[in-house]
Amino acid sequence: MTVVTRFAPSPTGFLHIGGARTALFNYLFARHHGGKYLLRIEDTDRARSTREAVDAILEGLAWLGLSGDEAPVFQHAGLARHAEVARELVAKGRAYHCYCSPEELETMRAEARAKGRTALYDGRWRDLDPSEAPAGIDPVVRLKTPLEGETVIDDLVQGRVTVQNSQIDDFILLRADGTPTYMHSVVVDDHDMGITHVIRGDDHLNNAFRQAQLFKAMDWPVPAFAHIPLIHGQDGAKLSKRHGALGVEAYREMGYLADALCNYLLRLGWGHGDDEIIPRAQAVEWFDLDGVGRSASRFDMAKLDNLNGHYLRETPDAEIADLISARLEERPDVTLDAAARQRVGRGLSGVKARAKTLVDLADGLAFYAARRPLAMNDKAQALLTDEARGLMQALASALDTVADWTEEALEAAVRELAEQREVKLGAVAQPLRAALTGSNASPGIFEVLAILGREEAQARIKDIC
RNA sequence: GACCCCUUCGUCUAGUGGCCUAGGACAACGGCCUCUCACGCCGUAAACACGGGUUCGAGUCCCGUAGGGGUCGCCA
Repeated sequence: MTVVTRFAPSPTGFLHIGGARTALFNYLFARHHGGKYLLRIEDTDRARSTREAVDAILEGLAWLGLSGDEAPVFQHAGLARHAEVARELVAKGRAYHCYCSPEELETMRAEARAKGRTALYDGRWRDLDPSEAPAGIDPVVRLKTPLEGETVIDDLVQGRVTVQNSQIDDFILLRADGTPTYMHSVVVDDHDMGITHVIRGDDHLNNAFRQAQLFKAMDWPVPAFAHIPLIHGQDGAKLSKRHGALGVEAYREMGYLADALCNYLLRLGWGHGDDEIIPRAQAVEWFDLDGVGRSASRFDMAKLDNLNGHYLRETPDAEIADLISARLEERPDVTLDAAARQRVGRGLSGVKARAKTLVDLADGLAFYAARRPLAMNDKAQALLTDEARGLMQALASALDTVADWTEEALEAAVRELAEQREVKLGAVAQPLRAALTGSNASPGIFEVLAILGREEAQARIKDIC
């Protein structure tokens, strides 16, 4: 049997972090087993679905490298087929019309709750004859689920889960307006698309029992289910916008790399021994559902940062340069002319080790392309004492005598000055750093000096004298 | 409330009855390196929710308790 998985988001908002992980697991599982990974947009709720959300989700997936193997299926397009299946069920006596009004159902639920029972539909129209139907009311179609016995799901993550059929009510297949509900569309589409493995968040675990009943009612094979635990926020509560439930594009904006985010998401709820750094190809080779844990996990930005720093260092400079030039150009203090661009390019590897995100990288690199005179941060300002300025004047003269403007020669010249003045290297290096970068923290100062070039470096030194 | 699920360091996890004196990673802390900040390296602290069983032996199996989560829509 060829494995077919699907990621099926509803387009009511951006692709959030939990959805991204669900997509990743579906993708990885399909790839690992040499199967297919499909996308389906669950837009049966036309009122809440938007074109913008569809675009945001598709773009987010593309960024993460998780686009489907085929064009996405839009559930809304299957309306006629969904209705047809429901009619077939009614014809077979496995579904029926229910004429309850929403108000009537509300009353029923309130009463059930008051008695301490689950607020399930009580099946009052299950055995009534259509001739008893009230006039002028459009009925919904409900599935006739078994009254006795139990439904068992052998979940690939959660294990064997059993629920009494008395806990499963006759849920709605078709609304009064004839449109299918999510519960119904999912089953029909999963069947029609040949889905063999349904991998989704465990908030759907309870739905699986209902859906299994619907598959059985149609005499369709029930796919394998794998309900993966949800992701919680840093405080253990449900993910909210405050801590992590942002769209993936927000992470992109914050300077995270797609590879890093995927690696992080992969390790959230899944493990392979002590392995932490797992590139895509390795993940495809290793991933399987038996490695997925059963408890919810918390989203931890600090670990994401660490992973991102790692991937940043692994990514070739040329690729990174493309990623940050737009960020650099947006800065008001920067002019990205050819010379500046070249300096940024040469300085890249030196700043990489200091950055966790592309934002950090752009910040750390900006001084190479900044216009003079440089803005000084407080600590840099504090380094520029009168004494330090005197040293810088002397240094400017000393640098005039350096024939080859190379890192080695510059280091020798600076060290020599420090020795002459009988001060520690830091006493010269720190004010120099302030003058050259406007900051108290930067890559090695000789590297900075070399990359800036004689003219620019001397000008920056003289600016502060 | 009913039903379902979960519970190993602060966090992500390894662990599938003896290999566990519970391992790794992030974070924290200390140190080395050093012109700063990082990177890197070395080290420290830190967990089997609780109570009963089963067993020669339990983090691992069973029951209960507590805590957490999810679901109970003509939403998905």
